[in-house]
Amino acid sequence: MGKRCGLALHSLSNLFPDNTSSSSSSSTRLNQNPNMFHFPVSLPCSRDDPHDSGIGTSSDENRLPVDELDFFSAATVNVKKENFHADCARLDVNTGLNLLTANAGSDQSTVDDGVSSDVDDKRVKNEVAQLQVELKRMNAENQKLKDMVNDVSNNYSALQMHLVNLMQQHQRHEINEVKEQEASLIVPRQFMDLRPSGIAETDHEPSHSSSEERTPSGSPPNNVQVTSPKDYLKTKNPVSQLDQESSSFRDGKRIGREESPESENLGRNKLQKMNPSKPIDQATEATMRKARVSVRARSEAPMISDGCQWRKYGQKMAKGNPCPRAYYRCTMAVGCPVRKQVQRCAEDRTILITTYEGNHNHPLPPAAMAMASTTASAATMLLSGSMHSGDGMMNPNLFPRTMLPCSSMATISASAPFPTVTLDLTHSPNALQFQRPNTQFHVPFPVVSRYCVFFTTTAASAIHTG
DNA sequence: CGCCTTTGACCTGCGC
DNA sequence: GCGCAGGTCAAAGGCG
Ligand SMILES: [Zn+2]
Repeated sequence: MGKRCGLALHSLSNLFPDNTSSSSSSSTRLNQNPNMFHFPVSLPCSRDDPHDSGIGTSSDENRLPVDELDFFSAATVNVKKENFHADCARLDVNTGLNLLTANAGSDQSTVDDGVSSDVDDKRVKNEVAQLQVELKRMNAENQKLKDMVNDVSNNYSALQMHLVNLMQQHQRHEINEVKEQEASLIVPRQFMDLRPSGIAETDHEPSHSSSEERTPSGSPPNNVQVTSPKDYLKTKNPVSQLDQESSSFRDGKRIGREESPESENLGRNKLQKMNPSKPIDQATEATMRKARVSVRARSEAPMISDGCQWRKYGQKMAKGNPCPRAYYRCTMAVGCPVRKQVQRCAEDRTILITTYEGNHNHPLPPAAMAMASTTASAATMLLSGSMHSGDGMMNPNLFPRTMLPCSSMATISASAPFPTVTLDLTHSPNALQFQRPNTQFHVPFPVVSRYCVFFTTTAASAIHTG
């Protein structure tokens, strides 16, 4: 209990360095808690750590609303400040809270020289008891506040997800207009959804990516929203609207490999046959699923925790790299299509390369918003770049220009079978941490600045957890 | 008991 | 057609 309170005071002293007596002990413990150092980056470290410091990092990370740092940090700071002042007003004894029993007892005994040691002991015990009661009460308050912050965080994350999706839809609308014009020129050259047909597909438009997850081979190609009868029968779990937009997953079971609708997610990533007669937004979404975001970060941990829950489903030795590549899929929701690959860099084993693919089809905890937003934004941007360049390749000039202010290195690989954005966070992570609040409140409507925001938050998240 | 990891087998696309 | 490489599945076992 004393630990909790002490840590709470640390966070306060960290925020309000005008603390008087407890400052020394605060500073010492500050070093013991590495998370506190990250406070400017991730609010919930200070919010939850006083409670969860002994629970483990995983639970902490799952709750870290890295993405909405500024929003919540402001709120939480105010709350804690109020508590702090209130406590000071009521209990000036509390300034020595984290020092408590040992110091109090020793001071008393040395000064009074044992004349009334029993009385002093009783008094000390009473004080301790009072402090313990007070601690309990404060813990309860902390818990309440924590719950409140969690609620707000969840609401915020849900809203942000919604916003991201709206933005993507809006952008897709614009893209579709262009695509329709292009498609009108392309359609005569391809018919029907003959998936096995030889593609001879050029690098032209990722929009030719497969959308067969909703229209398996042989299904009528002209339906926008309705799944084919075959697909409908295979679908066991009703998917949300988001899911229908972004997920080709069924129930996680492969029904038939030759027509497995999910296998196109990663397994058929080179299969870019596209039915031009299919709805363009479907093609866009399929393309976005294939867009990858690769994050390079230095980490001794086997995997950076990005706030999501992952389940490992495979591991392979990749050619040219002595380190195995691990495959994970998101398990936060049934049928979430998001997958990631984790592999150490062959040249520098301390660098962890995490590649994300797909968009989550479920609400995310705040800590997961950064990476999820990054993935979604990258997919959108890649698509946008392909549209603007018109040849399926991302315009490489767009991205570096937007990313450099965020002091991370981002590159786009157009030569890969699928568009990939690589974020290199191995150079100046700290700069990212302190730039993030500035970019956090960028007005998101310009696409460029939105990317900057999302990638910056991702960088901070990866650094924090890595 | 449920969830997770491990790991060999399998599938698919691609190059020769 | 064959082999290779990437990706995925699913049974078996471990763990809390
Ligand atoms: Zn997910």
